[in-house]
Order: sequence, then C-alpha cells, then structure tokens
Amino acid sequence: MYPIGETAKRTGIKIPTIRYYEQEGLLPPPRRTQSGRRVYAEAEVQRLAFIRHARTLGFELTDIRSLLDLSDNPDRSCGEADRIARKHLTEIEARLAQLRLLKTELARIVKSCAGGKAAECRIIEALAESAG
Amino acid sequence: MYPIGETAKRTGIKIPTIRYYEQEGLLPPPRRTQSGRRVYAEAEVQRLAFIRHARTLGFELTDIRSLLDLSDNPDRSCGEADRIARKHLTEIEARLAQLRLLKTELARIVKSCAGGKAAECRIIEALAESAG
DNA sequence: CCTTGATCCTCTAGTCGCTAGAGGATGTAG
DNA sequence: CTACATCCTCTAGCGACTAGAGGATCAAGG
Repeated sequence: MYPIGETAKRTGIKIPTIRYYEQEGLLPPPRRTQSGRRVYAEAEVQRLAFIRHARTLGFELTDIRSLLDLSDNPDRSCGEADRIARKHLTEIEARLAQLRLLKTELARIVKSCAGGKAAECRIIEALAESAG
Repeated sequence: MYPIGETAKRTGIKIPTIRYYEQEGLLPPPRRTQSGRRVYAEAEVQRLAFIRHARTLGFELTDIRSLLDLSDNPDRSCGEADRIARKHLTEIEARLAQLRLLKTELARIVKSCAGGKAAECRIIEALAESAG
C-alpha cells in the first residue's frame, strides 16, 4: 500500500494527474487512511501503468475508459478494443501524412530565407501567399 | 468592404474564430457600421489569410503574432522569422519521429489481435505491460 | 408598413488533459 | 516541539477555439 507520492513515482504519473484520473472515473476511489490520505494497492498501480501506456500511445481518455472496461470484463469480446486501436492507428497515419507535408513545405520555406530585412524575407512572403 | 460572414467565407476562417483573433490582438479592431457590425477591407482579409496559412503550418498564435509583427515592420531584420520557423521545424521533426514510433508499435499491437475474448486480447495485454 | 429569415452583436461557458496555486491539515525526524 | 515534507480540497488557468443564450439589425417579399 503506497501513498499517492510513492504511486506517482512508481508510475511516472504526477500526483494531480492521478487525482484527476480518479475524478474522471478512470481510477476507482482508493482506500483512505484515517486522516483521509489516499493509499493505493498494487492493482491500482497496474491500472495507472495501463493508463500511462495508453496515453503514451496517444489514446484519448474516453478510449482508455473503454479499454479499461474491457480489461475489467475479460469475458467480453475483444472487438471493441480492436476497433478503438484501429481507429486510432488510422488517425495517427493521417496525422503522420499531414505532418510530413508540413515538414516539407516548412523546410522549403526556411531554406529559402537568405537573411536580410523582413521586406524581402521569403518566410514572411510565403506565409502571406493566400494559397495554402 | 465585407461583413464578417463574407470575410469568413473568403478566408475559410469561421466567424467566432475571426472575433477571437481580434480579441487576441492578431487582427486590429476593424471599422464598424453605424449599427456596430464589423466590416473588413482587403488588407484585413490578407492578414487573415496570413494567419490561416501559418496556422495550417502548425504555428502557435504567439509565434504568429511575432511573424505578423515582422510583416508589419518590413525594415526589421528577418532573423526572428527565421528563428521561429526553424524552431517550429525542429518541433515538427521531433513529433514526426515520435509519431512514427507510435505508429509502429500500435500497428504491431493491432496486428496481433486475433479476435476472441478480452481475456486473451493482445491489445489489452500489450497495454497492461508496464514497459512503455 | 410588416413580417420573415438571415446575419450580426456581446457574453458566458464548455472542450481536453492536465497544471498551478491557495490555504490548510497531517506525518515524520531530530 | 519545531521543522519540513507530504497530503488534502477547491478554484482557476492553459491553447485555440466552439457552442449557445438572448437580443439587435438587415434585406427582401407581400
């Protein structure tokens, strides 16, 4: 049984964030000491690790809620988890494609800057062009 | 001289967003009709196009403020624009690298899901593993 | 002139996932 | 018994919008 600070260190999730996850219903309200301090068992630490891993992968909290729900009910079909993960993968791929385009354009713009006054600056000029 | 709705259509920026940009000082307060409605001249439309282009490239509003400032003062040195754009490019490259990693891991996870119950689901399992 | 429907106004509050701070209680070590 | 760390709750802030309430104004048709 660990106090919140210990739990934060073990999971790499900050104290206010842990309380926030509790408030958002991702983490069940933990036991408290007589004075009202939260104490966490191993199961909660595991749950936080799950959340952290999913967050690192960029899942939103609503998706994580569903994934935790599945994890809590192992007899349910895995289809929902698959759907969520695939949807997320598609989003990541879209973002990747867009970022690659941005990078190319921005790199081109930056390269064209030869210093000097803003009046002749290709960066400013490129941004001013209405074509996106 | 265009009313705000026309301006929104011409720039592809929504009406509330235009008002928001004005509030944030990116766009100078425009002239008003006697009844208090905003009317925009070509210069403002240009400025909004500039903002939109920069936003599309992922620049933050604070950076855009600086870039607009340079654009307003063509005699100033272009170095700041260059610095902002380079910094942003570096950030984009970092995000790209991270997203590529995520995509790889997520694709691996998704691929390993063979359907069935959540108990045996590789997606859930992968998320539960504490190693990130 | 009157009505209808579109457009506009201001103001407030909500989104997401935290993060920061106030103001106070409790725990632990010397 | 005094420090200092840790914890508590509550509220507000971030960025970049977005949504909605409640009301004023405009243009066109009858």
